[in-house]
Amino acid sequence: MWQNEKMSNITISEARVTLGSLLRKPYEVLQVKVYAGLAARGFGDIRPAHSSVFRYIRPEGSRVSDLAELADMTKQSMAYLAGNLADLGYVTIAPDPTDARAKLVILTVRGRQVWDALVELSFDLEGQCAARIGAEKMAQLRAILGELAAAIAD
Amino acid sequence: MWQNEKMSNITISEARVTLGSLLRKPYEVLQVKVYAGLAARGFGDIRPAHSSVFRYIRPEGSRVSDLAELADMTKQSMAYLAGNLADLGYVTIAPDPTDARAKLVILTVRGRQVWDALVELSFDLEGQCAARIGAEKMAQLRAILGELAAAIAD
DNA sequence: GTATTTAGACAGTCATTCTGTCTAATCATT
DNA sequence: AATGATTAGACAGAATGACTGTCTAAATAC
Repeated sequence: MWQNEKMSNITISEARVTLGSLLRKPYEVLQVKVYAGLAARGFGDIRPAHSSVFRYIRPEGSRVSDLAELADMTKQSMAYLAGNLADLGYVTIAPDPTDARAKLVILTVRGRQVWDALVELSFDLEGQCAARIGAEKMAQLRAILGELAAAIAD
Repeated sequence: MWQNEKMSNITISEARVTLGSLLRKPYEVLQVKVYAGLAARGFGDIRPAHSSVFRYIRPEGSRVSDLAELADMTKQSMAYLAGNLADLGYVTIAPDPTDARAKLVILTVRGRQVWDALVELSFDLEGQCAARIGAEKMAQLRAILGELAAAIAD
């Protein structure tokens, strides 16, 4: 027993590829390509974890607490990432003039270059995908994914 | 300067939501729901990292090396996960009769229950999504994501 | 003006990956 | 059959990225 036999309603070999896998695989490929592109542009010290900062940071600077909330992580974890990026020269951490408790995380010129590169890489990669599967399907994909995100966020 | 001003061709506020984000958001929601469902069924000690094992393990058992290759990680990392699952009682690690160097990771009955729960949770969650966005769109989404994965995997 | 909340720092922990090195077993080639 | 190369996995150590808990100082609410 055990080999390919039905242990429950579905055998392992019959298992259908999950929606999660279908979402995960292209996402992971894109992520690898984005960070490879960043490295190729001289930003090899930017790691995926830093994307939580670049994804949500505002042009005038953002507070650690706000970034943490947007990224759905603790303030401590976000402070670690921001401090890390500050050590690497991509952001500066300055006191918030409107609240003496708070500190603003602000992109340096080099940080802004990373931000621009991220936008460009994402745009180019999506273009490459669209070129292969067709612009119409890409538009459909975007539309459906948007609906899915809205539908699933209870 | 700096506030909402054009520092490059695109300002931060103009940035379009990336394809990566569109893929990531529903994936993360699904993942949270799957692991919450697993916890609700009494498997609260299964963590997302363990999915690399459950995703690729074969019914007759799989070698650490094979799992590592499928999951695209080092043998050491996979051995850590397998050892972890063995400690938790979800797999046993037995010598491979066909190769004295190798060891087989084999699901226990309880491990198989987790596997079944993962299949069921994925199925149910997809059904819930389909109920909200429509079965036709879900079918389109599956089809396009499959094409995308094939197109992007250089 | 006191009490509560908020922002962040500091310390410690844990999980998940990695590299590097090692042994033992297998495979390939002479 | 002996040798050399490869493969499977173990062990040790480290880095990363997240957590909890506790603390101070500042801001806000009553």
